[in-house]
Amino acid sequence: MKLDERHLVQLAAVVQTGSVTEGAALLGLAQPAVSRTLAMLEKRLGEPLFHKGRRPLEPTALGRALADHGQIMLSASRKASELVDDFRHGQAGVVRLGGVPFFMDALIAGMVAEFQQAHPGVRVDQSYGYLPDLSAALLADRIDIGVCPIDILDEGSGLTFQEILRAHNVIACGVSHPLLLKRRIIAADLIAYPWIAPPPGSPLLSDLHRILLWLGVGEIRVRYSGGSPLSVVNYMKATDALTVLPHSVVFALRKDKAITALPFDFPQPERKLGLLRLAEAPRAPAVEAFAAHVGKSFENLKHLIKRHEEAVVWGA
Amino acid sequence: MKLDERHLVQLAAVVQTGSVTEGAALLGLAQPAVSRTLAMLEKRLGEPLFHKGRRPLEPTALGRALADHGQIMLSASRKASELVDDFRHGQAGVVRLGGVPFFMDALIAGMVAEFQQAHPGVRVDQSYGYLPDLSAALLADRIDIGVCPIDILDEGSGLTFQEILRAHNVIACGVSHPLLLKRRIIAADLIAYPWIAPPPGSPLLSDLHRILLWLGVGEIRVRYSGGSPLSVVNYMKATDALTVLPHSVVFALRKDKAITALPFDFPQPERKLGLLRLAEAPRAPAVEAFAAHVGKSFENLKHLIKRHEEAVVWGA
DNA sequence: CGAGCTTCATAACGATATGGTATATAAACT
DNA sequence: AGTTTATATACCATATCGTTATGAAGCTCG
Repeated sequence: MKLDERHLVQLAAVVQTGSVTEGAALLGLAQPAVSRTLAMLEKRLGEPLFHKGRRPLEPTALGRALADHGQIMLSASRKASELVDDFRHGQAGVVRLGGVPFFMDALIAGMVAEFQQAHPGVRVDQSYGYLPDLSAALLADRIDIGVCPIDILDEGSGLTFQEILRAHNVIACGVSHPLLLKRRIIAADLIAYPWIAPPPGSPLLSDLHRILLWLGVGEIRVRYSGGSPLSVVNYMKATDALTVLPHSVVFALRKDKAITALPFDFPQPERKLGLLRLAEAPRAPAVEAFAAHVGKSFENLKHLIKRHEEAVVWGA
Repeated sequence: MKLDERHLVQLAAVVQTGSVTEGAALLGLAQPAVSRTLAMLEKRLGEPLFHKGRRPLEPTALGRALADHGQIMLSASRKASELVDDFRHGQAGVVRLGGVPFFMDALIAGMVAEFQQAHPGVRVDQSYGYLPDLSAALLADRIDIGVCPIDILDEGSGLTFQEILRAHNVIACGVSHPLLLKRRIIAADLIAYPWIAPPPGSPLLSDLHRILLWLGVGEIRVRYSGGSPLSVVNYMKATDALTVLPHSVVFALRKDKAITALPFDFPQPERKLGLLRLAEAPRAPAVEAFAAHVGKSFENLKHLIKRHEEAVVWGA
């Protein structure tokens, strides 16, 4: 005999509260509705659910047993409602994040931690990739947000871009690098030291090539490549190697006093760091909230970044 | 946001089977009904529950999470259905049994055990009492069945009586009692031995008084009283004490070879053993089934009891 | 890559169930 | 007994359900 789930929930509420009126109130229903449900249930079952004529309403064995199952449904229903509410406030769900390694590690990871203090129910799945991977992943619905620098976004790509920061690269080095002591750095100084090559496919690699072109120098000595961001930092700490990094990364790592940037200016690419997202997708609130958080965090950092830029890069 | 329990169950079925069609079949619904439910849920939530345009239907994070809760409800619902079915077949529930001690212990307890082999889900709550207690308990709905001997049932008491056995008392004694060796027992023999008094208020006590009246003897020596049935049996085993017992009790205990009955005939009360029940009560199937089982068991025993009666009491 | 099959979405409609308000009835309290 | 509270009933409006019919979208296989 199949029973309507809702009926069992109503029964559970009545048994729990010990009264039809209170049970109805608990569910936000009127008393007659619940009363009728019980009457109908008893009629269908052919068995009484309550001992009649006792005011402290007393369920029969069957009534109590069925109410137990109803109670399970009731609590599942309550949890489901909470889940939906949480989800709608971005308090539950998953944010699938993809991005270029240095930004993700130096800046985004910390922001994820901050974000989750306010949204503890949200899980973040992080993955790495450069623009082509990220846009493919977005279109295939493998990630919700791509964090990457971008030159120009094609119209009709189905993606939207939310700018976060103007890209600004620097020549990074360990904090005890000899060149930091020089009054004025010239191209020849730069090629005198070993270099760390940015990962193949990364914007930083093409940026590096453009810088070398601008400097008019030929080849540099690449002594290390392929390491993840933390490897690169640790390598720089221990050597006099140089590499190209986004300034914001150096900024984010300033507290560690492990790496810094050379006070050396060069033409910057017309590029912006930002969040890449699907244009026409239903956006989960958690994703919205995360994007908003990242945007706000960068907004708050903007003047600090600017000050650091001036202090470090131009030695102000 | 409150969600209809049934909708979540449908969602769970779809997620579980991986298809709207199969999910609908699982619940015995038509595919469009479920399809519409899902569409309505998504509209209400403002969030998709499934990633569109993938054939192995893939739920979103929210869809999966809600389906989990729905799954809980679904299984609770299934269990509730089973419970009801069991209950209707007398396979679940409680039988609250009250009765006079000797019958309950010697005969009914064994029948409860038999009954539960076929109805393992039924619990039996046993209590003791004599007719006044039992009818009060029945009317107050503290028990479902009273097992007791009864002379005449008042009309209008609201109770019904189902006869099981004609009452037949015997003088019980240990199997090695000296009187068993005598050819013919007379009144003087009976008062020569110590007696066990039946419990105050019991029919057996008034039966005993009537027997003494009939015998024309005055007082007997009461040496023991107040014991439960097992005490009485053990006492008789170890002494030459006599007492009045229903023959059926002696019959039920015949296998133990501890007690038996004296071949001594006396007038029997016009009384029947049977099941006392509320006349106008909705009867739980388990109670019905138990009453039927007891009736059948006694029916099966009837000829054995008769044979035993003839063999023991009249020494046939 | 297109034909064919399966599965899902939508529409329309009748039947039913549900929930509300108003009210009658029954139980409990004092 | 009278008052108060709780439960049952009556009736109406509406949401939902389940059905059939039909169109659209994916998957499969040659």
